[in-house]
Amino acid sequence: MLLVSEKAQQGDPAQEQFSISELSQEFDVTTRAIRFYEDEGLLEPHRQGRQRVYSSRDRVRLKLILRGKRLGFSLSEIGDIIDMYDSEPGEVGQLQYFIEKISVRRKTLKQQRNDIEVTLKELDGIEKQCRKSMTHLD
Amino acid sequence: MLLVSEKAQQGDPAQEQFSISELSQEFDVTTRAIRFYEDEGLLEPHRQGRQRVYSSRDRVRLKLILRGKRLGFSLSEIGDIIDMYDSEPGEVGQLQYFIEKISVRRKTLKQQRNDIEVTLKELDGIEKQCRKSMTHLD
DNA sequence: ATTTCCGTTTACGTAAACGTCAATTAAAGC
DNA sequence: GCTTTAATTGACGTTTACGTAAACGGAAAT
Repeated sequence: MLLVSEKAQQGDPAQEQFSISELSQEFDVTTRAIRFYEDEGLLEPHRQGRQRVYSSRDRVRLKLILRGKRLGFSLSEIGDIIDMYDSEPGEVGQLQYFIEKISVRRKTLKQQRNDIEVTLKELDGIEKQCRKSMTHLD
Repeated sequence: MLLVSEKAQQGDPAQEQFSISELSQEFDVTTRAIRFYEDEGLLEPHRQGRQRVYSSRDRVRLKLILRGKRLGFSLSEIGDIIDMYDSEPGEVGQLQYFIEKISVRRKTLKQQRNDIEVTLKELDGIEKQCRKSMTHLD
């Protein structure tokens, strides 16, 4: 169909436009999922006729979505997070509320980070036991 | 009903037996959820008649389940993880396979940790921008 | 011209992780 | 003995995050 990238190379840094299948391949996510994120209001690509055309800003948003998923957030939570990234600075009251939201998010992330540290240490212990058992049985 | 802890205090360190409601309250999770984890094979409390009695080992498992949830793992993944904790050292082949599983898990966790670090830094940046805007509008 | 790709829309299906009754049981307090 | 309270089982409902199939549109290749 050759709509977006007439001769664009893989990961061309200057590329500004992306088709849905390009993003799908680059990030290993189905087109169905990408369209679903749009339904949920997380993406709004331009249209060229009926077809979706993604800007590099859209691409960044998709990255953020996938990162959020890796951290176990729901799509609506991810929506909240992404909104933080490109919201216009409004009134002071809003900013205050906003900073509180950031603090809440930070708290969750730090809790997760702590959970990870604990788990990693436990895995170390388990692996050591494993290796011990192996030398005994060897 | 006074089945398990006739006079046990909140968080009694010597407590060895727990009722479902005690665990429910301590970890702020519904009894429905706890029973569901049992249906899924993540817990197997003893019975006193038809009622469930949880040992401190069960309680630890529940803790692990909830930690896994905070990290966004599915219950079946959590099952795999928990199995790592109290599996008997078997044959060398199994141990080898087991160590690979640990390595996979570690990889996921480190990816998550990295995602968290990046996100935390981004939040720092956003908050700074926020505070800047506030002083301007002040 | 027709087949072949993509891409789109619409719609129904599904797995996971519980929530929410309803009916029953059994122990506790009075 | 009766009532209240906690726990159990069973069944159906719900939300989230897509998968999957169907039917159609347009550009591209033969």
